[in-house]
Amino acid sequence: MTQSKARLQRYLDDKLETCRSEDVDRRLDELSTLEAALGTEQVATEIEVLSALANETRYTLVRVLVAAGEELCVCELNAVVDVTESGLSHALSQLVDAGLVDGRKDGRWKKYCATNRAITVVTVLEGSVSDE
Amino acid sequence: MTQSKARLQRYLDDKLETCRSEDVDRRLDELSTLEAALGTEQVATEIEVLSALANETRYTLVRVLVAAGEELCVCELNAVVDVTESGLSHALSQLVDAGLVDGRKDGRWKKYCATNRAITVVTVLEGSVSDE
DNA sequence: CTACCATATGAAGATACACTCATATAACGG
DNA sequence: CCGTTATATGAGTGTATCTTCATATGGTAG
Repeated sequence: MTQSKARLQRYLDDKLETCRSEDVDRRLDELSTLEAALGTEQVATEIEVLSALANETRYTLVRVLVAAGEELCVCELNAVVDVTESGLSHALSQLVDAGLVDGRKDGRWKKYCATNRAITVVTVLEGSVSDE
Repeated sequence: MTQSKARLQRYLDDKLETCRSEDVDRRLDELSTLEAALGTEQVATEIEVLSALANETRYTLVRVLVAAGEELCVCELNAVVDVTESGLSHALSQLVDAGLVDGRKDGRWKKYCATNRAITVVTVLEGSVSDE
């Protein structure tokens, strides 16, 4: 920590002509402001969303639900991923926790649909990856 | 697999009035079409992007770079995350691989900036999580 | 050159995750 | 009720992931 402060000082020395100790502290302040711009809690939620999507099984489920544009039964979703029914259930409940899908019971069947959050994120991600 | 096909048949039986074996096969086809809508390779890239972001250290780096709106030196980034220099370096190279940041050497310093992909994804994610 | 500094890379240990199996709950059908 | 079916939950296990230490590379200043 002290080490890296010295390095930052040398860097600012290099960049600005003259650099005082205050300049280093000011820069450290600016950086921590950038970091704190978003609340800790919101960042935690965002990482939960990203973690839920960062897995082939779960990402496939979300993509299919978004593409379907309607709710699908668990027994239908079972056909698109390659895990046991138990694994599918675990995957879906993690997606519910992350606010990416909603579940609804219908008699003995259970149906899931993509939330707006899922639609937005998946759409943007697909767009951002395809154009390059 | 045979098990779940039988279950799907019962489900469609329930939903439609009458359900023949062809209906089940047709539904399986529709589902696999939804799944295959995006190429395997693109999905792999998308999951790589999500995995790169789904980690507190790396997500913080990206958020700071996006918020900064300019390139930052490694020695500056070192001030915003709580890992060793080595860990920081690993994190940055994973972000480069995922196309989320670009690195540029400047004398003995190395500077990184957020890519458009990073800006888009982070912005949308923040928006989608904040409004609820 | 030589010594130092900034950053990157490889390997290794600790930790977290994604599965599966076993079991629980809840809804129907007889 | 009782068996069967649909889905969920908990525990356990193999594997991946994160972080660090040790070391490499490439730049700069004497």
